[in-house]
Amino acid sequence: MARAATTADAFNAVAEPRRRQILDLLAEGERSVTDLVAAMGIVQPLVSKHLRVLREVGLVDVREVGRQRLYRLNGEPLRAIYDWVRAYERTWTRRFDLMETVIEELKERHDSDD
Amino acid sequence: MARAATTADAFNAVAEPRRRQILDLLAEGERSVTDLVAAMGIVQPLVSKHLRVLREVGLVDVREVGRQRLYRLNGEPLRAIYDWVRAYERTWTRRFDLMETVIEELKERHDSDD
DNA sequence: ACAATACATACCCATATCGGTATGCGTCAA
DNA sequence: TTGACGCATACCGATATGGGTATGTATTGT
Repeated sequence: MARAATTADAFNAVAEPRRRQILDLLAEGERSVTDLVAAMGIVQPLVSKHLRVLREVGLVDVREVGRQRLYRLNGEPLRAIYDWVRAYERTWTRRFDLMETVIEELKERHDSDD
Repeated sequence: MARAATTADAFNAVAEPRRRQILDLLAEGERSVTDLVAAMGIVQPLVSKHLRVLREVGLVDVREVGRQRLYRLNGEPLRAIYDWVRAYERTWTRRFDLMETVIEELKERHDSDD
């Protein structure tokens, strides 16, 4: 077995910087593949492949217009990530760090006796 | 080149379910490796490897006590993820979906004429 | 009908992943 | 001192990734 498939969930899909870039671009509005290719610095097949991953986890929707494919953002799957990280919010506040430090010092003062 | 290294940033580190599980366990407090091994269903070397990744992106800190390594959570690197996803918050609200739909309908009504 | 355009897909390559087993090393206990 | 324990690291294997090039397919324009 290798790493979990990137198509598995939003966490994996979003771990790739290029895919985050695509989502950021799409956040401004619907765009065609060629549009995205122009905006990013990579070749079209690569963009298409990243779009496929995003499609498979439901982060983007497609609409066919003539020979164009217009991609649109669907942020809903990001909610899972948001909910998970949000639980850690208190963790990176200054207050939390200080509290931890104090606890730590108390613990060490308790364990050792010089 | 293959996929971006998992040690590259918090996004990659957290894409792995097992590593999220470790963080969740550590959120309850400091734990030794053996402790984590017992709590998760995998062998010790695997836990150690995941811990290494988490260490390298700064998501955990270690403390040596005798022959034990006590790991502690450091949520700070999660902040980057939080900030990124949070920008999309409006995206998965009901209101945003409705708004998009309306815009979409207006656009189609404007383009075609049946 | 034919060429051009817009994408998706098929391959190929190099790499790094996760899982597991074997091993090394420092610390503690007898 | 010797053995057990706690953990990290070295390997190995299978797999899937991201990058790229070549190619196929549908739609549009001439």
